[in-house]
Amino acid sequence: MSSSRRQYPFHLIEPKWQKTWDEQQAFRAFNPGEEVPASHPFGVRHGLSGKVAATQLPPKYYILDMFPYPSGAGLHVGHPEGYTATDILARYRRTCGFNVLHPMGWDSFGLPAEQYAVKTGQHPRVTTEANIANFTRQIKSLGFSYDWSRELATTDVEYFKWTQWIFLKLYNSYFDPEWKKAAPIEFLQDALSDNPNLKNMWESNSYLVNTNKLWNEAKPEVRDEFRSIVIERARLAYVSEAPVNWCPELGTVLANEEVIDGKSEVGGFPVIRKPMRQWMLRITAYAEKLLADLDTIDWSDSLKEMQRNWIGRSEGAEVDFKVADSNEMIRVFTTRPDTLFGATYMVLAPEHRLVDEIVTEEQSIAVENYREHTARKSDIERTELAKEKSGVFTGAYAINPVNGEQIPIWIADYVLASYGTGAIMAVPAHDTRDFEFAQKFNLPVIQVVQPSEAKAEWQGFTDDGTAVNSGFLNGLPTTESKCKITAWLEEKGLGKKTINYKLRDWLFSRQRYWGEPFPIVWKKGPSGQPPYHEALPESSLPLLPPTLEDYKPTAGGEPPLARAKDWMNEIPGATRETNTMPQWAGSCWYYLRYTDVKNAQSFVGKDADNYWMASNGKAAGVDLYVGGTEHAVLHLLYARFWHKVLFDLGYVATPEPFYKLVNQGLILGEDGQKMSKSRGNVVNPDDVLVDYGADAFRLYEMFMGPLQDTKPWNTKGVEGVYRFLGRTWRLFVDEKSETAFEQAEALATEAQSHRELLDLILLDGGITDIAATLAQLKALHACIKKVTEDLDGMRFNTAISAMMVFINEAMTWQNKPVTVMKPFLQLLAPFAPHIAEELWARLHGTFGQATTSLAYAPWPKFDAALLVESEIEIPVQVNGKFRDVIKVAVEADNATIEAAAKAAEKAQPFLVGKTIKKVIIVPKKMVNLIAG
RNA sequence: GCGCGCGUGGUGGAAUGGCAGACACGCCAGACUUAGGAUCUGGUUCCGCAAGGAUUGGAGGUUCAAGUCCUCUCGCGCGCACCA
Repeated sequence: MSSSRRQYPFHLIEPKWQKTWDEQQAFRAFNPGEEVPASHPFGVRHGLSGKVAATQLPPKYYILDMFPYPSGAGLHVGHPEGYTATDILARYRRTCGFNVLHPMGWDSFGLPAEQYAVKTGQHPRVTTEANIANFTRQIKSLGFSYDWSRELATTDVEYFKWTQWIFLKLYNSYFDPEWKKAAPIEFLQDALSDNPNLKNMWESNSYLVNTNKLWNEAKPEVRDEFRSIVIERARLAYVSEAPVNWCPELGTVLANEEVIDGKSEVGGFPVIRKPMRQWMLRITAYAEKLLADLDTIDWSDSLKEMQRNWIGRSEGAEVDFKVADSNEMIRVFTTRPDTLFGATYMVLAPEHRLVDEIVTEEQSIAVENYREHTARKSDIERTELAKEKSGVFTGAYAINPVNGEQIPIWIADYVLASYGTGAIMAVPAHDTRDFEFAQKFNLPVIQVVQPSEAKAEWQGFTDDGTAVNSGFLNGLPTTESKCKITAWLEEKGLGKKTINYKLRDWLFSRQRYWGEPFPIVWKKGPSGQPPYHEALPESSLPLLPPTLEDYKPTAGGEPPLARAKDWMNEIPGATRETNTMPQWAGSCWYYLRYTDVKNAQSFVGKDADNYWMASNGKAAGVDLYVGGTEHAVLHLLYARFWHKVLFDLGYVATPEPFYKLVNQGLILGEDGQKMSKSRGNVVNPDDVLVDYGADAFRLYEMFMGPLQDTKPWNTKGVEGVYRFLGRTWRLFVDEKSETAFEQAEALATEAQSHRELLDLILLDGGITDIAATLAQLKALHACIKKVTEDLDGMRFNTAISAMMVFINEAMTWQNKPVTVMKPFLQLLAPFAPHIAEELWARLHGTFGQATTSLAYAPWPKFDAALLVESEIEIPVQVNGKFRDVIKVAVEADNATIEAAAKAAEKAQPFLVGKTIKKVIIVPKKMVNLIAG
């Protein structure tokens, strides 16, 4: 392809306009309080110059891409899909008069750069900077209208300083159960002190008042311990010793969300459970809000569903079972308290703390073996063996509180320690898992629910029905019997209604070098006491990672930061935390920083936040966020969580960060397979750009199909839109001058400027300022209407098709009125901005008007009156089948239409010998003659 | 297994319940041409010379009218997966 003649000189046009935009800072977005230069096209459009207040600025539109991890491999064609869509909309909104914020940056902490450092010793920062430079070059070559003055990288010191600052806010906050929001930990500390001095702030809060009461009642010698336990259990960032997902291959722990089928999401390496001291974030405190607020935002149903599933709310009851011949109680969680009469045994998770207490002498060896066996099993093995149930009897019995019957207590790994209470009552008749287990171990099965269809099998019936064999519940439908039994349990003090979530707290520390260090130190406790952690003051930020020679974990399995002894022990009497934050930390709030990227006093200024993020009509936060589905539960849940904490603490103005979110679909290789290096089907944008240019590339990415769909790449398809741009070009320029240009270019010296060469190309003589014909105006206005509506609905493919229709028609015109051709360029501009700017400049050059900036020229409006036809075609059906088309005046009444339809030539053969019984007329749409 | 989404020409895809297949790729024919892998013109769902008939994964249903709405079914994709 590169050997054949170019359709038009995109290789000169594209760099020319990219340079012009850069020099003009054409896409600078202005914050309230900023100076707008009088010459800036945004200022010209809105009549603004000098320092502008928020009230003077036009309405904002914040349109955001998920920022990329700058990998060594560079951009692939999947990245620019979303970026092109957002760029088109950003450019469109600018012409509509919005103050558009459209930024780009880098999610630049991350494992690959660190792994490269381990191998080569090159500092990750060096690798990262080189990759960013390459990504920047590639992205800029596509002509996106980003405001590069707001570029940020999560690895910038000035950025991660504030990531660390937000961590301190999390550390120094707790979730107040009464206020139902995060609050400064000072309130809790105050309530846990002898002389509270913030009491007026919390005396109406029953949780804090109660905490204070407990403090006053506690014996003085236990007060210190009491205080630290209460506070550590409340902080939003806390330390846990629980078993974690340890990935030996990656040398780090992973969050639950990063583990898929027992393997690491990155690399697919085995993950094992291992108890370790880790930092956690209390995202579970926000489970309810994260769930409820999904209803307030405009995301796809499937994405919301994924978040709902991940949060996994389930309503049920906790029930206490007394252990026979013991004072112990076992608490279970069940969503089906109505089946309590059918509980024939009980199962504890192998890790349950009561196992040791209740196990009998005879069973102790079997139980111990089983526990060891499960502990050794990796998560993969646990999943793979899921089909076959296993377990061991403890020898102990529990008493069913409703009927006093003794039921055996088992342990089995199908009960998870980390969900609910880590114990269940087993109702094999109406739970698939319990049923399998009961079959295998010959445990009794008692029916307590009758399916509504009499013939249905009750064994293994898990739906709602009617209670049977259930004493005072008999005859009640499931919903009612749930209520009745729950009330009964509450009355007797044996249980209560409970809501459980699958969502677990977020494991927030990693044993890595290339991440944000925690602003935390550890201090020795008083003799005999364990070490305790302490936050560094905000004034100590940023906390930089130390310089290392070797980036591997230590031989003793300590994180790489532990190699820097001086750094670790820099503060007298304290040791630094050597874990770092996960990559998700930086991406949790970058969208906020974009709004005020240079602010040195605050992570984001109030004015900037109020202007860019505050509600704009219904919309709150980012107006449009586009990115891949791979972030459906990780980034998007974490970012919502941080945002809500910052909102609760009063640092941001909105409760949700992203009002509207769209997932772009995957682009597959030409073979219809997922693009991958190993398949050799990866398409590199650089190559496409050399052959067809950025405008064709952008156009093709959008023309392939709906943005949200998965679709295969097809280079032939690029040629199609490329030809369309060629036709557009030829419609505007003089052919002879183009030939002259080509000859001159072939002989051109290096010194000859591209601009000079391009100036050889002249505007086509057919473009004149004569009045447009009605047909020409119709073609234009139909195109304006379609493109405008499709842009509003993000239907880029059909918008492009409408422009193709226009060009195909315009090619038949002898005279091309400038009043028609100019607005067309405005429609084309968001999609193919370089060629549109070039032709726009030529039009203005020839017709002697001052060149206004295309990027800010007001979007053309369509005139509906022009689209009204005086005569319309109406399809005629006979008995529902299409037979002919009639032409009638648009204002024709039904009688006229009916007469014309009955006379329609091609309908006659189907009407012969029949009487017309009924005529259905849908005005302006169709006629249906019912004959028989 | 559960949840969500999708099935339309050789291909990517268009169609507020109202002429299925816009637009583009590919293919076929023609024009210009020393040449065409440039450009332009015409054709292109299938069967049929035609009139006409069939046709939106399959089977039913609602409706004057169904790709579109409902039920069942098959196939594909995505997500979750022992969460009690």
